[in-house]
Amino acid sequence: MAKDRKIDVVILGLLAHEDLTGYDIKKQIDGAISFFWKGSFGSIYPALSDMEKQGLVKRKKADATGGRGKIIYQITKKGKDTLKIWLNDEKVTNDLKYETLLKMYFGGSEDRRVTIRNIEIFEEQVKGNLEILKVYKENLEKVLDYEDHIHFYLTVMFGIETYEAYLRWCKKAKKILKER
Amino acid sequence: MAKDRKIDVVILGLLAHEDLTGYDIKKQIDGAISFFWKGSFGSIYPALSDMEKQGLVKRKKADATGGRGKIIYQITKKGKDTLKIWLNDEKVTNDLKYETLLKMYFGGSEDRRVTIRNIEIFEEQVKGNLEILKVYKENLEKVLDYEDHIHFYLTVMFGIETYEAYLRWCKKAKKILKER
DNA sequence: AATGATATATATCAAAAAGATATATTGATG
DNA sequence: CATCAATATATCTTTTTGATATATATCATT
Repeated sequence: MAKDRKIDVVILGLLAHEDLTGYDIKKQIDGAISFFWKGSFGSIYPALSDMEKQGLVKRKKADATGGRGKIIYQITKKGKDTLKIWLNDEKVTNDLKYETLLKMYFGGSEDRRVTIRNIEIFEEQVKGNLEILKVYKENLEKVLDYEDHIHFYLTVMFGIETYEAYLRWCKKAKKILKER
Repeated sequence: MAKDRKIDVVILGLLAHEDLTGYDIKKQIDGAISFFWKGSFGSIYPALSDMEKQGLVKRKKADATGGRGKIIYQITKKGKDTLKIWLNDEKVTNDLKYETLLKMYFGGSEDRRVTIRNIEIFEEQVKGNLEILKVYKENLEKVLDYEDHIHFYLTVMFGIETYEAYLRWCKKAKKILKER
């Protein structure tokens, strides 16, 4: 059984779909799920070693290609069971830390231009992410029967909905700050 | 100078407004800023001790009232300077970890009712938070000249905008999942 | 063929933060 | 006056981050 380590279920969830190296796992975290999750190498590699000992994952024969001594991991039966328990558990924690908002709450910079600039930086990041999500959405909708992709589609829709809300807020906030 | 510890600027930002105990700081984090920030006692108390040594905060004479040996902290000149540097710095990190979305991405439960139930739990939490924010908003708007409260008003608007987006998503997601 | 830049890949460490628990006091309620 | 909830500090373990070290593979350019 996995401990209270969130990275474990992230790894198991990704491995349930395909075999991956630690590096691959990091790429996936920084990719399609980056707008609602994050994780570092410093948590991934120790978790993989530990989960191997626990029998939640196992090593596949290494390929000849790729970088230094590639280790491809595979989920085990025990790992699948652990993942299933977590998926069926109602308990979740949704954490967020928005430094942009924290600075805003503390009154922003004394120089209002700096405060507005910070909103603009946030706005640009959001716009960039939103474009990527819209491409995902279009591709998913091209597949007429997206039954297989429905859960991915729903997370993409979540991202689009929230990012559009952020952009509306940026516009309003800039307007209010500039009017004064 | 504060290290790379984010809790430091949270504490300094709160103390810049009023003198507080460690417990008060925790209450504030769990209150008005909880929808975009979080922090635990395990980070607050050690940070306060350390920041006192660094001269960023200092102890006020303890009151007779309150719980066990109350320690009221006050921000120092050095603390205010540190806060100002952070507020003027463009660099920010905006992190989030949505376990609700993570479960969704991994296909949710095999039992679709559990998946829908998880969305409903999320929806209820959001609705509760949204109500609180709307009360904040109304009170802020009653003050005709909210110049003094403009930054707080903007964070409240951010919360309302995003929570309404979440609720729209919950509605859509439930509809899509129920149709299949 | 050599060079150098970039991507792939694992590993580890210190610092930061979360989450849990222990301890003790005050104030309200029945 | 007993007891329960809220107030309050402190500390410990576990988890995570963020940074750095190491090494190979791949690709474009010279």
